[in-house]
Amino acid sequence: MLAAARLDATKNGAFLLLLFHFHRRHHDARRLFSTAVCLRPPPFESIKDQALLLVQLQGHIARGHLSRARHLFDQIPTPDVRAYNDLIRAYSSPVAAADALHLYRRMLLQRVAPNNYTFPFALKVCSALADLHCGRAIHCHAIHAGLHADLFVSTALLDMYVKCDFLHDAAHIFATMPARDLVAWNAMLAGYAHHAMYHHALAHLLRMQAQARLRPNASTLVSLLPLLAQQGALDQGTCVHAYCIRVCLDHKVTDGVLVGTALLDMYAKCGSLVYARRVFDDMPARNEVTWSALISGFVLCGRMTQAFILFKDMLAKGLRFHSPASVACALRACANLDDVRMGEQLHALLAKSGVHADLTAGNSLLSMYAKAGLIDQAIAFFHEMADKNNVSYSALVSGYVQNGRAEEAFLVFKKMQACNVDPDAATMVSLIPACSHLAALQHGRCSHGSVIVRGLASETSICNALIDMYAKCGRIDLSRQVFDMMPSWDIVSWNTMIAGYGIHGLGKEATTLFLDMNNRGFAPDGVTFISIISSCSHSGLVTEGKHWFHEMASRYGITPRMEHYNCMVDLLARGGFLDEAYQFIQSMPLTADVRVWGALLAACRVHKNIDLGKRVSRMIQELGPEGTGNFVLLSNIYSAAGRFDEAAEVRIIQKVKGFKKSPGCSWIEINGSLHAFVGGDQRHLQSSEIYRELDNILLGIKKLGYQPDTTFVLQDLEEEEKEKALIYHSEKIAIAFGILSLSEDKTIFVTKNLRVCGDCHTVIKYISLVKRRAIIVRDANRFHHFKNGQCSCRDFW
DNA sequence: ATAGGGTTAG
Repeated sequence: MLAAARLDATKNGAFLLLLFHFHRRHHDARRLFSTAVCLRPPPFESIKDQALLLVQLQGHIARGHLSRARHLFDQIPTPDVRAYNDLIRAYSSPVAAADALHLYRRMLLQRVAPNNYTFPFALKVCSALADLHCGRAIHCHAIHAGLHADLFVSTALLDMYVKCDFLHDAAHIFATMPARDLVAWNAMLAGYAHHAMYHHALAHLLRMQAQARLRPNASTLVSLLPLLAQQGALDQGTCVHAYCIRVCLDHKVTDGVLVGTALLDMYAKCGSLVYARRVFDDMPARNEVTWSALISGFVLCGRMTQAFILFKDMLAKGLRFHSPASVACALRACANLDDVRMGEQLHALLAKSGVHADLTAGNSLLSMYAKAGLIDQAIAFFHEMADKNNVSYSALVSGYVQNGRAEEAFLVFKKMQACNVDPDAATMVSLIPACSHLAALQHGRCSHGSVIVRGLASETSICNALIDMYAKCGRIDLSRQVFDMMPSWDIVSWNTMIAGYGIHGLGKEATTLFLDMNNRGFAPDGVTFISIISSCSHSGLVTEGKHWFHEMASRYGITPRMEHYNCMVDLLARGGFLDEAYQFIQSMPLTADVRVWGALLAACRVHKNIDLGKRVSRMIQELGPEGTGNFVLLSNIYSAAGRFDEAAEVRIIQKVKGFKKSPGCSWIEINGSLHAFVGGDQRHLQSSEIYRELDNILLGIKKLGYQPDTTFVLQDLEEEEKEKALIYHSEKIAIAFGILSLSEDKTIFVTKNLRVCGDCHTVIKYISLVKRRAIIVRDANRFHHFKNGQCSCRDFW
């Protein structure tokens, strides 16, 4: 009979099913039922059996065929609550979240009442979308249905409020829940942890164990550890690690990877890379996230070489970056490693895998190009980006500044505001250095005002940028004011303030501040010593500089890097101790690089020590005079010695190798607008007036005994021609313009991108005397204050 | 669990 039934299943299946049912032959009924599932079209038309459709629906969902499931669902004439629940549940992944909510709405329209299974799934969707509006509506429905106190429903509500950042409501639900399981406790903890509410989180954790007698599981710790990492709570983190080992939390592989990754991230963020590495090595399994976390840790601690090795190891193991977050990690590593080629490969990967549109990864990419000096590529990418946010704009602003195009940074900032994108602290921290570069005090003051209005004026990083800005705009007094008013300092604050004194030639003040720093228990770092030694160097405090160099290693345990040797050579050479500087270089434990030799070469040029200059230039030629500066110096030395053929030769090599000399340029800010000049510039609207003024001045000071020092002219010209080339150096033009534009009591403040030459230095001294004006010139190196024919510097450089 | 932009020195 069964065989006959099976043969005939398509026609009389419904009849037979009922027959089996009445004869209590459940087994046969079920077998027939399952055969029927495979048949198409659905044979039980006479019954219109929804149960059968439901089974098919579940089959499609289980196999992940969502579109087939949807198709089937739409054929059900009156889907019941179970059908809705099944499909909503299937849709509850973030990708299909919108469909799920749509279905939930349709369910209500069809007057199908949601039940205790519906609400948690629908709420999960709201959590994923952080859709508070929908979440609240569903909360009302749950209350209406009398289900809001159900354990699963209320836990889902709690989670929804947490994910929507409505912690207050979440806490209220938690407090009024009739019963709470570990999931609920964990959800609440995640909320506290996510909002960096350290004390709340810890109290909650203790209550969970004491009152509810619940023991932390993997997801408890996965919430807790990032909080400890952020707080730098290494000791508590270590306790958590011990707990993990005690309760064998790594037994389940998935838990092991999650907890292990969180642990190693905690160690790395607390600066304990050895332990981070040990956790990593002991993990039974690792994934993309684990590797990203470790690489980020090394990058964070500035251990670039090891970060690079890890990066290569990961790729060699066949692992690749896929998720936007880990691509962002990898790109950040590339930016810090200066590995543009790897960055470009990741760019290609992004474009191929469709992660391209991800804002986070896109912003990292933008910043990577900017940091690598490929500003044009950064700009191009910025324009390609489908959506941009304030991070994208900030990255571009800082990209322009880092690549010496500060004026354009202001344009981007303007455009950003025109597009109604709100600048935040990081944007302002990117923008303020643009004012520092340009020495544009008015712009800087505006930015300061803007920062105050935005309520950001007491943020440490903002204040640091302001200190630097005022120092570089010639107002070291305002720098100190900002410094004194800060609520708290970090190492950058101290370093910036010390360096500020340095460029103003205030070595004594720099030293005093350094001692203050020590007294207040701030440990100096490598940068502090670069600042302090170079401030000694600018103030001619050779003995003090040497003293701090020795203290650095012996007392503070900081191993000198190439930068420190560079500073020392500069200190000695500037002070005129050329031979000592030469010996110092030869006694260095590191092989001196081009920059170190360059510092000595610059001193040879100024002190006109041609013999040593020749020896040093030979060294530089062997090393390859990287960058433009040393080519210029080298050729200047030859020029000064009257060996113009060799000077020209150096220039030719420079040109062939593609190093362009950046033209000397000076600028001055008058009433908030910048006026820039290059040597011999006649493009300014008031050009003829400016040159008339300048010629008058020069005529006057020649009567007082000024003689042009033509050794500062680089080309092989006749004396008269040389004089002309000198006369029209850009700083002289800018000063003449300043005299014309500013009333007599105002200080003239000119900024130059290169160093001021010796001849200009002399001329400016005379001008300050004849015109009775205070003149400040900021060049590539430091400040020169001119008054009554004197300069604050001992010598011109 | 990893997660985007920013401040200092040369």
